[in-house]
Amino acid sequence: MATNFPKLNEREEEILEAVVHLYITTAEPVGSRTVAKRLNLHLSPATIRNVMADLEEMGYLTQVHTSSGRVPTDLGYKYYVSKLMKVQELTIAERQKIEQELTKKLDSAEQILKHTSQLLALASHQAGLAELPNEKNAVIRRIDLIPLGEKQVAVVIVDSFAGVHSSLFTFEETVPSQIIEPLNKFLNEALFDVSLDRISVVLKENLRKLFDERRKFLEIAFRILSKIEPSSSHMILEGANNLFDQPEFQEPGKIKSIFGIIEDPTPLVKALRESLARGEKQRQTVLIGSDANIKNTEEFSVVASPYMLENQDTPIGFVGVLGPKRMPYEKISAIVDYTASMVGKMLSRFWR
Amino acid sequence: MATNFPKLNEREEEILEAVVHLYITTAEPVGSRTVAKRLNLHLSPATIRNVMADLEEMGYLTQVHTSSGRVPTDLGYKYYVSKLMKVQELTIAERQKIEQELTKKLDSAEQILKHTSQLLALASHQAGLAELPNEKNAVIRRIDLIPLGEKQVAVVIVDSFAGVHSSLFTFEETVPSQIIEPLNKFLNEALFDVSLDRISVVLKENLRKLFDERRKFLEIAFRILSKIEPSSSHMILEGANNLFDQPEFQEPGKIKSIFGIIEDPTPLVKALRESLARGEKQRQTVLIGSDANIKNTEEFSVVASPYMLENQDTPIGFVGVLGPKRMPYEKISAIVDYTASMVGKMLSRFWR
DNA sequence: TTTAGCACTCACTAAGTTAGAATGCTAACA
DNA sequence: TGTTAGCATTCTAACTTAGTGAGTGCTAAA
Repeated sequence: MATNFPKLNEREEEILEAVVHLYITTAEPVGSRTVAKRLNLHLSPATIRNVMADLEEMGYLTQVHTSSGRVPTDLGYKYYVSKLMKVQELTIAERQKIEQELTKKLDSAEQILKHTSQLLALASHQAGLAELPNEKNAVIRRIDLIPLGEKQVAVVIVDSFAGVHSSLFTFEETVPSQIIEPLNKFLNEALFDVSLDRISVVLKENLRKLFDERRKFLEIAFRILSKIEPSSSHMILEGANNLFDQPEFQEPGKIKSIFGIIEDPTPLVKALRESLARGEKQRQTVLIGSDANIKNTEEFSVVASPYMLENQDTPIGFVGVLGPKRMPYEKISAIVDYTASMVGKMLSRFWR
Repeated sequence: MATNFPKLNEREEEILEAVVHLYITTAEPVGSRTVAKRLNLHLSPATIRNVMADLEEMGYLTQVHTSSGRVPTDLGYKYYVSKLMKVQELTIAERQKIEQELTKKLDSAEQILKHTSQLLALASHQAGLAELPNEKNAVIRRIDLIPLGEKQVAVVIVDSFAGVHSSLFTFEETVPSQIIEPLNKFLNEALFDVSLDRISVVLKENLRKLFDERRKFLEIAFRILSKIEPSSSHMILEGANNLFDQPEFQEPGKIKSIFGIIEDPTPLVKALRESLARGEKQRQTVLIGSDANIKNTEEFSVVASPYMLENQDTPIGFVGVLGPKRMPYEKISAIVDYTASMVGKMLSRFWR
């Protein structure tokens, strides 16, 4: 997407930086006097006014009304995030806090990521989000058919991230009980190390190879497994109530948009995946306002970083922070990056 | 709890009925003129004013301010619900709609109840809620240990409502693989038909009886299973966004209280269980406003009905509708009752 | 190029006004 | 004795008015 930013000289950059920074911390439109005071350049408000007018013309700032201070536009934030801000180093204490929290419970990827999401919310005072390792990267470790009644079978799949997926199926005819055992064995052999999203493809292949009575089993198995909906874009969102404290989310309409995101985070997940894919591999992405082009996210920003297993370079999911556009990016960017790297480390325990 | 209602004569009841009804439909404080028009008694507004003043004195009505119309108090609603309203019959079309929706997918209790919750939200234009059959009533049908690594074991339990519960455990020592098979067999024998909340009790008993090497297995099993937290008050809440349309939930504060309930519905579940237990078995209960004595629910009412398996009379869970106190109880009462009975029927498929 | 000065804009607040809905009370009526 | 018409009263909501202050844009001088 590589936005085409109108060129700025040094002074303009400094003033844009000041306006964004001040607006982020105060939530009030920023006037020329305030900028003059903050900046150590011995410039008068009048001069600053001229520059701000230029910045407005270029699309970086805007006014709430004709004679109010300036507020950054989405473009302004974007310029700030990609060119001006200096990512804040985390203190040792902060790093330790994150490590500590993440090394606590670790029975499955789901637990780790739920924990991560909460941790991010806590550390950022915004909402935390975490995507489970996606189906492409989770492979089958073990598959179990559990006959429940004559016509019912439960399928339990445990994946390489210790994720448990279960589905229940009711057949029209009776499923003979002596089928289960060999079928089970067969499935474990055929599907071991197969990624979740390739189940039906692999099964179809195997179906062709066989002719004997086992084919009958397989057909049943296929019917069972082809119905398993990939647990899909499973995203964990925690701490949304932190957002209520932000002054911009006091209006009913805005609050509802938070609800909208929680209710169906799928479009957001999709947008983030795309944005991450579009950028450099392994690099953090920041979606600002209507960047994502999704309903309800006009007033939000998301900072997200991919995580990957140790010694690998393919991202398998992401973690991030969701908050108002007016968000302390310097800090949050660091938190998200560091947390993502820790998550990768933790998850590596499950691989093999 | 059987509230002690101040006695009302026929006229007072009629007027209370009118006020509650009008307020429910208009959401505006009700004046004497409006009541006079609605009531076919040839009474003047002045007379009605006198009665309304009496009703206020008795605690059934209140005024927003000195010269506004009247609004029902919690007591007023309660009187209306328990004595005045005539539960509305559902039309054949409405019944069919409910039946149709519920006979669609039915692979597990969870699916049914999620569907039910959505259905209730849709039919009532409020939020729907549904409690899963609680652990006391769900018994173990099948239990499976799945070794994942040397030290990891997944436990999958399928209950009599086709609910799948899974947990993952990491041990400090290696779990010998040849233990799994006999242990599995043993657990299935020992725990078959045992309710989920009695797992650890039953295991403890069996632990005493044994001395041979199987005891070693059992000790491991015990360690595994005693850690399984009963999936507890699992309540499904759907359609909360319907509540946003209500005029009373336009203020930020009120919206947050909806959030509060969604975030942690446990106190509400508890209150409903108690209220259902307090009332007659198998009967619907209505919690109005601060009835439940729970934070965040001051502005809400809940209509809930227990469901039970066919030919049984012990409730095993409930379904209900959550909405503003100003809620069309006549209709919703009928919807909830009918839906609960259908849920019972559907769930009976899973029993045995 | 910078800045002081100044007129101007606009939101916000407080105070004041008005209209309307509903009330309580009194006195008359059936 | 219960009912009602009439009326003064109360209170909100909506609208006006005026004043304040933060901030701007423009101009002319440094």
